[in-house]
Amino acid sequence: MLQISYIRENRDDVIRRLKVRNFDQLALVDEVIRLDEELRSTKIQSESIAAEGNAAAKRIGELMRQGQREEAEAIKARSGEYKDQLKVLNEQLGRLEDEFFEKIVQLPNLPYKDVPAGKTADDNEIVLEHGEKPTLPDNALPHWELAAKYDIIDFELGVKVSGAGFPVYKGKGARLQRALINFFLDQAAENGYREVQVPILINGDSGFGTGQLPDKEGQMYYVGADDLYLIPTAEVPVTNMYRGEILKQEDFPIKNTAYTPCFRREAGSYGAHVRGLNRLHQFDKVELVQIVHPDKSYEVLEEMSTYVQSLLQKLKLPYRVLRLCGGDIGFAAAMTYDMEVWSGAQQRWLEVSSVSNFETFQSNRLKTRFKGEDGKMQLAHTLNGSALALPRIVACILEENQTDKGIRVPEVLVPYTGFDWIS
RNA sequence: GGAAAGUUGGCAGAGUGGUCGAAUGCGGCGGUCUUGAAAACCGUUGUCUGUAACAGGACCGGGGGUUCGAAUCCCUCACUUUCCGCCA
Repeated sequence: MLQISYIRENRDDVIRRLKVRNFDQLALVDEVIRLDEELRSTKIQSESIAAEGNAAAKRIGELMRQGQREEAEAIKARSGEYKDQLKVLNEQLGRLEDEFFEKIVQLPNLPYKDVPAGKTADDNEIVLEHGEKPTLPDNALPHWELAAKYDIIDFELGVKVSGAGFPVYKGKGARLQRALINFFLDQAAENGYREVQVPILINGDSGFGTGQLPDKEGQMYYVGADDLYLIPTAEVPVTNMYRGEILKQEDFPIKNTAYTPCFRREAGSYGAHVRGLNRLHQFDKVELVQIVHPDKSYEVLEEMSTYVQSLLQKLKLPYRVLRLCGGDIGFAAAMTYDMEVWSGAQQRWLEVSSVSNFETFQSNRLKTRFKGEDGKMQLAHTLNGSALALPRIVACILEENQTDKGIRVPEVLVPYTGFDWIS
């Protein structure tokens, strides 16, 4: 959520930057500003009446104590008016607040200055490409066929148990998953992240705090009986640990990492590109979350990007880094890097990580603050990134490392898998 | 699932209708003392909103009600804890 004080004082900048993300809704911004003004003037009215009412009540108390009942009764008789007036005003105020809130949550975050303009994923800026795309033999198989060939991932079995998009990993497939999770967690720990295990069902307040609610409600699985949501990413529970917290500057940077399964309904995203592991309803991911001083957040974003790349390098996967354009960037993010890994058999790039700086967009909802140098409360900056999402990594590992003899396990994983070939 | 008790400031914990934004303790910050530190002592210490600055307003789990006036009374919801049952 954007800060109203900023919108109020920087209307033109807000409009200009929203345009960078193709959010060309001048009317909405002006509506927010108008509602804010109306809200505040109504509030002033309401408060001045409340002040009179409070003073009268106080006076009655004093008179009663002095035993001057008659005078007290006289004031009491008049006090009823305040109540009636206040009731009317406060009802109006409540409506205005609802309306204001409903509008302001529709505004996405303002893109950072480095975010390129653009409409679609095609306009994303390629920051760098790393590694050679291997030339696979003509008979190279896509990962879903390799999965079947070596009997390590069973999509049909998952359909029986749950439905499409819930694969069953078997034998070395399951072991490979576990190896990757442990590898990612160990790497994160080495880089100063504290490992946490968090709930994978979250309440509505948490969903709101990180920006999934109210707008992306349909993306999450909802457990109605208990009014909880299955997490679409560990970002939600991990970041929400700091909801309402007042932090100390010395605490920064706060670095947490968590492995969790992630659940996404992916309603309406069926098509040619969702085969195999490309898009699932349930998948595993190791997530990084940092809460930092506002002055440091872009430095930290670069650091996180570099760290994620180091994982891909260790796995020897060819990848590229994109700086998402305004049109492709997420609702809550100010700037995002996507890391994509080359799928040799599918001849396409697969997104395996997304690293974002949310600046104060989340912390304003979360009320995650700290006392600054000047002693004033400030909103912290939040960042997060996948490090990494497993399925597409598995897909690329299988595809890139296929040989006649089987699939060679990347060297760094061998200590974790306990085997170096899947055959 | 059944029963009971709770939810107050960073924490602990008083407060049952008016002077309570809230005692007290701990913690934090500043100071005295000290070569330095600890202890002791003194002072200070919530958030949001609002103003040029004062003033003013809101907040004692959420929402609603009673009242001139609510942390305090009533209703309702949520959550927490304990006991019983069940159970990885």
